[in-house]
Amino acid sequence: MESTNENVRSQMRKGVLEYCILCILSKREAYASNIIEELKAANMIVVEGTLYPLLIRQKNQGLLTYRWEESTQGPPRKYYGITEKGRAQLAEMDAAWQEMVESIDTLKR
Amino acid sequence: MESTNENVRSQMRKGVLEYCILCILSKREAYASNIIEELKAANMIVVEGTLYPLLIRQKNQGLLTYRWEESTQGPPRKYYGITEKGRAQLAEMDAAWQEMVESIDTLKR
DNA sequence: ACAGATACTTTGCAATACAAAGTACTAAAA
DNA sequence: TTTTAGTACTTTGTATTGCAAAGTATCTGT
Repeated sequence: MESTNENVRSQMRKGVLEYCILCILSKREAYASNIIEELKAANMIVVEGTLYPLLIRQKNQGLLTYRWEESTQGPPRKYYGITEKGRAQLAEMDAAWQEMVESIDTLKR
Repeated sequence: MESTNENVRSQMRKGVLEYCILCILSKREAYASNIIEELKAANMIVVEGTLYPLLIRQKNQGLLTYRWEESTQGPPRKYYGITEKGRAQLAEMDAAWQEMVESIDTLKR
């Protein structure tokens, strides 16, 4: 019976990960490994197979852009940055997140 | 292009709804309409087609039980209540929720 | 009997997170 | 030069979820 614990957290992450990505990229450009590190530092574990498709989705929606940059330590990296549209979406998600936190608060009462 | 607004909220609800149900039922027994009312009062809109399958899932997992009760205003109602296992799961989810709130806080910094 | 209200159920769909396997590029070792 | 290890990115298949919409069942009042 593998950790229902992790399963609970995994389910809760749904729909919030997009928000996390925008939060991170709103502060600075980053490539996938940077993002995974930052998420890990915030206790929000994510694996490559989750992150890459997510970045591509957000890029296709016009929320992100990217540029290639050479690396001295391996293949070139895709550095992602947030667009104006992405910032608008982030504002929307900030509001949605706040509302949800308040909803749970209300229910806990 | 229909309200991306609602879509954002809908995605964020994923995985949190189960938590909400357990919160509500940890305080008192309730049948579906009660639960929907309470969710609506907390600004967390949910429709029947979402709630019923969810209650059935949680019952099958042993987190909930139910009993039929006659009504003076229509067909009998299924009153759901939380089980011991459900309370354990709720505690797990409380922790997971707290962690996620902290994670987002960290990322916002 | 029938109509309307209430309550519960089922079906089909789109979106998500993940594991796992695969592709591509670079630098250092053999 | 060829091979190996490391890094980075991509793709595929699966299970779970939330939802709209349509369907079934029960009760009450006319």
